[in-house]
Amino acid sequence: MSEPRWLDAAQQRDWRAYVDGSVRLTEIMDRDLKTKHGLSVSEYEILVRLSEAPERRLRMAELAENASQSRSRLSHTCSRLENKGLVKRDSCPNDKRGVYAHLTDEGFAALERAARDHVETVRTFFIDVIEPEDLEAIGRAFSMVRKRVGPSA
Amino acid sequence: MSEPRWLDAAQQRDWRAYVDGSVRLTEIMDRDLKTKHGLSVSEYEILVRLSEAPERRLRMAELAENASQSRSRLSHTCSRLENKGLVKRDSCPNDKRGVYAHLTDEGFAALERAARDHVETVRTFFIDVIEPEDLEAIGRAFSMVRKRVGPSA
DNA sequence: GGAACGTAGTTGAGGATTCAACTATTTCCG
DNA sequence: CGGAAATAGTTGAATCCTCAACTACGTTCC
Repeated sequence: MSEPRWLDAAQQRDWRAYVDGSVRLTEIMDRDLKTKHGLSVSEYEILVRLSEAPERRLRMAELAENASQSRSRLSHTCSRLENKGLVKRDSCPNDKRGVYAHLTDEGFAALERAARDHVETVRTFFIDVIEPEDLEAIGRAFSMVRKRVGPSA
Repeated sequence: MSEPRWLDAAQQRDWRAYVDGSVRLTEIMDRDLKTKHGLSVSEYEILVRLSEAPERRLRMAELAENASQSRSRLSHTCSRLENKGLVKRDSCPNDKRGVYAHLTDEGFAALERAARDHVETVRTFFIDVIEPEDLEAIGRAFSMVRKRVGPSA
């Protein structure tokens, strides 16, 4: 086995800054949403995607893909959201295997409330501390990562 | 309650690219380490920090801070690592409340093996797909985030 | 038609993480 | 000194996530 291509000092510094920063950032996002609105980030993501879909509904598989979650995880999380009354599932007429998840009115209202606080947090800990051109670089970079990783949650 | 300062289109695009890309990236890292070496990313991080510490040992609190984990989580994870024989804990002479976690030889060997594959994955899905100047931007940006978030895991 | 294979989604068990409570020790300060 | 408050670390219960089955339906193709 040949010697691996180790990172140089600068690459290591930047990679670690990213890992460290992002872990702590998501932790804050999570705690913030959870204490103020009783939602985890993954639940929030699901509500967001549904709210943007036509008729506020999506097939489970598509929702899983959009929210970057495994289907299993989505099933579990959807069950919880359904118990809270924020989402409702019903079967799909065309494809009898299929299930539509759709946002309830209550779910939409909960999302609207949560989003107001969430965007403030995103600004405070992310957008507002980053130079605009660095933010663009992040967008570019993670789009490439996203592309490289490929589909399949 | 006043209208929140919503993100503009570009900010939203970049923020979402980051969230999406980073979620999928960590998922890959995790699966990769777990299938090839039976380690989760958080376990790996712990081994890394210990390996870099003087005498390959750290107090639990400091290790938690370095690895961006809560103390509770670190306790649990350390117990697992101890069962695997990769880490050993023993009490601190100066401060009787304190505990030192230190890397065993076996732990160091496991880390060396894992690191070879891990760096390859980091390159494949992150470093190598990002323009060098964008990588620097990421380093800058997340250092600021890190600073803004402050200490305490 | 129907066998083989692929896709949609759920479920349960086992693991990992969070949160709050708890013990033990140290520090602070009147 | 001595009691209040802070710090270090662990634990257990509840929650959440992952993984590997599993059911059910659709598609292909002979």
